[in-house]
Amino acid sequence: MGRPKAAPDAEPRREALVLAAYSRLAEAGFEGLRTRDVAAEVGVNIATLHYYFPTKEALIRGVVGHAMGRFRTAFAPGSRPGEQLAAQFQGIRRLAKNEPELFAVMGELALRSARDPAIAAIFKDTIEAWHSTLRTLVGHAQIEGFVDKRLDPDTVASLVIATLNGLFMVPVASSASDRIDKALGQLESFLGLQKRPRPAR
Amino acid sequence: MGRPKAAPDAEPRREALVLAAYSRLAEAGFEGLRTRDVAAEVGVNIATLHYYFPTKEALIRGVVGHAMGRFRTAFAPGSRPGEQLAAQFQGIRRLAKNEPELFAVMGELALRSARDPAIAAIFKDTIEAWHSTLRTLVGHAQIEGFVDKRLDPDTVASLVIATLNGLFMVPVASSASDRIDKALGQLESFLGLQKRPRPAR
DNA sequence: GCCGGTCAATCAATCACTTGATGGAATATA
DNA sequence: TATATTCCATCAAGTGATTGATTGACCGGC
Repeated sequence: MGRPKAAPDAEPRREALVLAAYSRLAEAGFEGLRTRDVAAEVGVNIATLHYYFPTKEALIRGVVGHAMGRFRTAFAPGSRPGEQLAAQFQGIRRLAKNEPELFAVMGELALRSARDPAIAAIFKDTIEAWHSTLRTLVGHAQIEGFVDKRLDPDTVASLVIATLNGLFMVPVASSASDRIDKALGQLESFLGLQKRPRPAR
Repeated sequence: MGRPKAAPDAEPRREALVLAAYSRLAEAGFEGLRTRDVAAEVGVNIATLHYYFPTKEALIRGVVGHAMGRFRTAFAPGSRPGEQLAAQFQGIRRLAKNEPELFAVMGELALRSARDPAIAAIFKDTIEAWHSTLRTLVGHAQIEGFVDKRLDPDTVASLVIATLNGLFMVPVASSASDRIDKALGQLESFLGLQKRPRPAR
C-alpha cells in the first residue's frame, strides 16, 4: 500500500516536494496553494510532481502527515516527571518561536477539517493523543504537589488545549506577543505551575 | 461616499448577496468560495453580482463587515454590572449554539488576516474592542467581589479571548461539546465566576 | 535495450470578469 | 395627455487567464 516511510532521505524528491508544499501552504494557505508553485520551489517540472504525487490531494496528504509528525514529536514528553507539564508549556513557546509555519499549517488543516473527513479524522487523533498526554501529566503533577489536587485532569487538559489553540492557531486574535506571554503565564499561574502571579502595572 | 447603510432593507439585492456569500464562506471556506455559487444562491446572474460588487474582493469586504457586525453586537455588554462578565460567557455559549456559521467565518477571516492586511486591521480592531470590554468587565467584577482582586484585568482578558478563540474558532480541536463545556466551566471557575450566578443584589 | 526519472507542450475545465442587449420604471418633452 | 428619452437592473453569452492533470518524447545508467 502506501509507502513504508523508511530512512528520512530515502526519497529526496518526494520529501522535497512535501516540504515545498508545506511551506507554500503556510505562506499562501489552501486558497493559494498551486501545484505549479510547489514544483517551481523544488525546481522541477509539474509532470515530475505528478510522477510522485498523482493528484493534488495526494500531495496534501503528504503535507498533513508531515505537519502531524512535527506536531507529535514536538509534544512528546521527555523531561523528568515533575517537570513534564511545565515542559509542555515551554515546548510550545519554543515551537511557536522556531516554527511559526507549523501553526499556520495546523490552522489551515483545522479549518479544512470541517469539510474534509479524512483530515478531520487525523486531526482528531492527534488532538486526542495530546489531550491524553496532558491529562496524564496533570495527574502526575498533582501527585507530586505541583498542581491543585481538586482539579479534574481531563477538564484541565481540555482548557489548556483550547487556550493554546486560541493563542497560536488564531494568530491575529492575540496581536502582540506580550499578550501571548501574559495569557500563557496566567494559565500557568492558575494551574499553580508558576510562582509569579504578580499583576504588572 | 461608500454607502450610508441606511435602513436594513434599503438595498435588498446587495444585502442578499452579502448574506449568500457569508453562508457560502461558512460552508466552503475561502478555498471554495465562488462568485457563481453566490449569485446562484440568490438566484441572479453573475453579471448582476458584479453590478453591485465590481470585484470579488468587494464582495468579501461586504462579508467581513457583516461578520464583524454580528460579532460586535453579540458581545456588546447589556446586563447589569455585576453580571456582565458572566453574561459574556453565556453570550458566547448562546452564539455558538445559534450561529455556528459565524465562528466558521471568523475562523476563515482570522486565517486570511495573515495574508490580507485590510482584513487583519479590521480583525484587530474588533478583537481590541472585545479585549477592552472584557478588561473593563473584569475590573467591575473585581470591585464587586466576583473576581479575585489580585488578578490583572488585562491579562485575564487576554486569556479569556485566547481560550474562547481556541474553543470556537478551531472547531475540530475540541471535538466533543462536553469538552467545550468543561473547559469553559474550568475557566469560569478559575475566575471565580459561578455557573449559576445568584441574582446579584 | 529497457526503464526510472525528467521535461516541453498541451489539454479540458473552471475561474473572475466583460460585453452588448433588453425590458420597464422614471422623467422629460410636446 | 401622449410620446420620447434617460436610467436602472438584469441577463445570455462570451473573454482571457489559470488551474490540475496528461501526453509523448528524451536521456542517462545498469
